Amino acid sequence: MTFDATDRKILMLLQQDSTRTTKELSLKLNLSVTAVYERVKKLEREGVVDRYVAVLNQKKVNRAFVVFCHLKLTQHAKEYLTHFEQEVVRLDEVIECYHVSGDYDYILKIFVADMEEYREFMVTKLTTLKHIGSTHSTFMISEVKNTNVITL
Amino acid sequence: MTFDATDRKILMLLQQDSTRTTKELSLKLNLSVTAVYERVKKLEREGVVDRYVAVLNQKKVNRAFVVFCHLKLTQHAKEYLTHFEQEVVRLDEVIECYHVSGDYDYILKIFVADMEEYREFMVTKLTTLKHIGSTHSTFMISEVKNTNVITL
DNA sequence: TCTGAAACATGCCAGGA
DNA sequence: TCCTGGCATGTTTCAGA
Repeated sequence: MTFDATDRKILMLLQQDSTRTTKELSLKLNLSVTAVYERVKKLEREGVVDRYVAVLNQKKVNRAFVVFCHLKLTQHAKEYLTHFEQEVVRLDEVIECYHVSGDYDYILKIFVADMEEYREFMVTKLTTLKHIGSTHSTFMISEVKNTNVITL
Repeated sequence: MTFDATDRKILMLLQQDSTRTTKELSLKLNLSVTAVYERVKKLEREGVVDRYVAVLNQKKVNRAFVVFCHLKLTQHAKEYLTHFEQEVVRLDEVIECYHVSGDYDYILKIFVADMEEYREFMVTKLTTLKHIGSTHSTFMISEVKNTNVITL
């Protein structure tokens, strides 16, 4: 799929702030409201824009303790992978989970309130899953960059 | 900061889909439009809702090759850290960067088109930064879970 | 794919319980 | 904190180029 300069600008602007109105975009782009409207609808229809979401402030909702958990399974039969994946998606604390190459099988990004809550999560939720070989937790010290915008 | 059940529901619904109108929310919550409107505005004013954004489909914009890069600096003097952090935020391919505990100093999440583009990124951008000790790249095989919603 | 206009829905504010 | 009502604004559709 290919985009012209106008589409790229629209996508940049909406990735930064999706509350911008069609009118606002039309002014920035020197186009009519309808022209912008139809481009945006097209991008939505084609699935280039997947969804619009509200991003919460992690501190304000008390989930600023971020942990990266590298995890290995005991075996790699397909049923083991599938079972683990089915279970892990159901854990609310797990914001992201990727099957990856290398020494570990999965990388998880976990949001909790503090170390105590993380301990609780590990003991009562994560390590109760079947076929978990080993885990290695890496704690976030500070967030250097965390954006949702993909520059086109 | 503490939230009642209504606030939590509003935050859940807007995290999933921020195009929901106040009217739509009011129906789901059995409240008047204005009551919902004022709660949402309060959550925005207090900074609980940080921002509203468009989420793009990585495949459709040709950035579905995801790499986690674990990175160590040669030294840990404050000026070295600061310099690295200032530079890394300017790299468009780096979507997230965290200063972390453990064997490595930083974990980066990188979006590119393919391996070739990743190689190009490493050679011409990342490893040209000063004070980089070592890097270790982990490639995403599949995305098991990737959500923005924080369950309250 | 664009412009301009008209119809419709929602956002947003006032006044009050 | 909630409600009802109303005006301003933006969204959406349509005709025409």
